[in-house]
Amino acid sequence: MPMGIQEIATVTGLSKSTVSRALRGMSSVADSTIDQVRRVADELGYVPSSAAAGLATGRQRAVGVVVPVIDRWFYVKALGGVDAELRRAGYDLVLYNLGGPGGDRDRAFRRSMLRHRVDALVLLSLVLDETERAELELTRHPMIVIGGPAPGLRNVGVDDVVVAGIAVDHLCSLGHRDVAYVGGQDEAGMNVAVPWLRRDGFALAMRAHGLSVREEWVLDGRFSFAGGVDAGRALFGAARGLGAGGGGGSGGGAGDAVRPTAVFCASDEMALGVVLAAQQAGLSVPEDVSVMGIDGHEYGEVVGLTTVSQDPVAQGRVAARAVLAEVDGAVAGPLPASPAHLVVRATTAAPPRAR
Amino acid sequence: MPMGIQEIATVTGLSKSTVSRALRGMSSVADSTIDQVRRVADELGYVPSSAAAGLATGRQRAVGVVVPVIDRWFYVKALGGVDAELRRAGYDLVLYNLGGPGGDRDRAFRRSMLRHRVDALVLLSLVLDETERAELELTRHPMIVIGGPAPGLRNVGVDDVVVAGIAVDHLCSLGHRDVAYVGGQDEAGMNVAVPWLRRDGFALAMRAHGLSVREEWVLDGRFSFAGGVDAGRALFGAARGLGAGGGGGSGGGAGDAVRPTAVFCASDEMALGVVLAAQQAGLSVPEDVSVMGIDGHEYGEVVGLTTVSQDPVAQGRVAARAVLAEVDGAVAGPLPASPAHLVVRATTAAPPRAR
DNA sequence: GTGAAAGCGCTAACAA
DNA sequence: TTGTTAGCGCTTTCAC
Repeated sequence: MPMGIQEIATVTGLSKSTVSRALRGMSSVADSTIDQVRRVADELGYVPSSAAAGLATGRQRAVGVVVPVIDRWFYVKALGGVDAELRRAGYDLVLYNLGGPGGDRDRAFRRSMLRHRVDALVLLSLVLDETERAELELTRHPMIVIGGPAPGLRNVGVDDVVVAGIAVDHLCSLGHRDVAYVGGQDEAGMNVAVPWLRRDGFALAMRAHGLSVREEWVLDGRFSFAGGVDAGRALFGAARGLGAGGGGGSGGGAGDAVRPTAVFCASDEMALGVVLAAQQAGLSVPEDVSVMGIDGHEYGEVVGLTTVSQDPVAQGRVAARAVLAEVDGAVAGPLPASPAHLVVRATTAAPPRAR
Repeated sequence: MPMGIQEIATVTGLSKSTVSRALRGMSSVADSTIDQVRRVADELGYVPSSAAAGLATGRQRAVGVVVPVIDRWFYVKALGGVDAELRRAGYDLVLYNLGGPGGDRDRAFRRSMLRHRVDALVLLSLVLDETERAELELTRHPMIVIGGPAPGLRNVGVDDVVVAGIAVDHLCSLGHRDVAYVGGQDEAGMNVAVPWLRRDGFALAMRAHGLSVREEWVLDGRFSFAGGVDAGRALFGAARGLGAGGGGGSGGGAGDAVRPTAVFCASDEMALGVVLAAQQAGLSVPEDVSVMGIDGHEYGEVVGLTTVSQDPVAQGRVAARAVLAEVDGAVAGPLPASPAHLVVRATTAAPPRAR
């Protein structure tokens, strides 16, 4: 009991083609016919088959989104943006999660993404190797990358070098000269360009300010909150407690060693971790040490974290619109860099006088 | 230049049917033939069409996951679990994001999910109304709900009443009698059962301990970090700073009014917010006030938050396996409640003596 | 172990 | 404005 367009053709006494046209509301069909067809379709509980439509048209009305891992703030937000735009356009979203280092990236590529199930691909922060690019090119689908330039592919995202520069400028304008950097490869271990670009931007900007980067102050925060805490501890010494409002200033710990007056983190999640570690080490932020991040994470807003904020949701929307346009035959022009701006809140201030 | 099974049939001199069989590795095909076909397919850069296969078989090898919103810890984790299991089985995942209150829930339902694009549906924490259920039933797809029982549908998830009870028991065993509750409807405003179940569980457990629930201590934390902060401020008084390690005890603020000795939050994200608010109000956790949550959020682990932890990833996997089995003709038996267990960390302790 | 033929449910010329 | 006729690319009886 398949229940297809045919049944409703029989019931209405129309032909399959007319029913098909009516269902899609094509203008060449009499309004009365459209109404009738729609009514009958409803009564019959007709459910269209995207597979059949896709086969016939060659269009699946779906786009694939490839993420290295899902449980990162940026990916979730960007995914939301892509989704919103696709829904507006009546497209479905097929999620391809490479699932981190254990995820068997190769198989994921071959097995599904190539199956003509989607009309276009949005890649989140992925740098593909030659083989992967070649395989994807096979499908001739429009493709775009969000976050981090990918050789040979269009991309939308902030200019990470510039963003890092904005952060360093802010810190320097406050008078900081001893600034540490917490970044590192994404924990998932996927091949992502962003971390490196931000580190380069940091080093570049520091140099531009006539400052040097101290090797021991460039730490790996694994782009996660926990990683940020670890990095902060390495910087400020061990934990002291819950970071609550407790006793006076001179807590113990290794924090007495020479330490930076500011820490620039390549993501807000890491910055949050560094703030926590600082507090746990008995340091006040920003009195003893300034901390800032990149992103515009909601938690940072609540906590008062200074950051260079970007809008991944908007980036997702832009990317989706771009590939959709390309699917519709538009030529693929380059996209402008997405905006990012300094948001000064409560975790940055001038460095302490007494050193 | 379509590049289909036909081309490779021509090249190999075999028939379409044999090629089809070979490509799927069916046992009725000579091994040598399989090898040959696979090789030629590779050389030709053959890409199968899931639409065509789907049309012919009636199976799309894809399952849909419906989420109220994506950017919540639980949904992201559960989605990851579902995805992992689907990938294992060679299924694709189609994401249907209802997109919160503004998301035009109805249209989203009709327009896409019903299109036979998927073989089954996993609903995250959604309570459907009659109409929605009826529409979905139309497709005759296996369906399952993760998180929160849904009338008429199978579900996987913790027993929220029990979970709340575990939390209350822990607090009471420490000697707390004045415990507040922070919960509330999910910010997204979707119709979700979990918040209510947890509140009921809280009230029930309190009563079981002979304690009463004070109306003014039942707050709405919107299931978010920011909401938790707001609730905490309502409980403890206004903010005082960054929550850093600063000065002595007697900060100002409304915190002098009578306040609970413990706060039970229906999610870790809210609990984190409450902890922050407490610290900002000059209170020490857990010396002045105990705080605990539900979930097992990574941030909570780092911060030392006591919680009743659950495993949404595992729940996602279970759900995926269940629908997949049903797709394969298994009978849909009820699933056992998912495990949850108390994790005592550093945010709960006996209530302060002096009141 | 392989081939021939008949669809799966829909869309798209081309006519009428 | 509507109907006719072919497919879209694959799977699947049923023969061989």
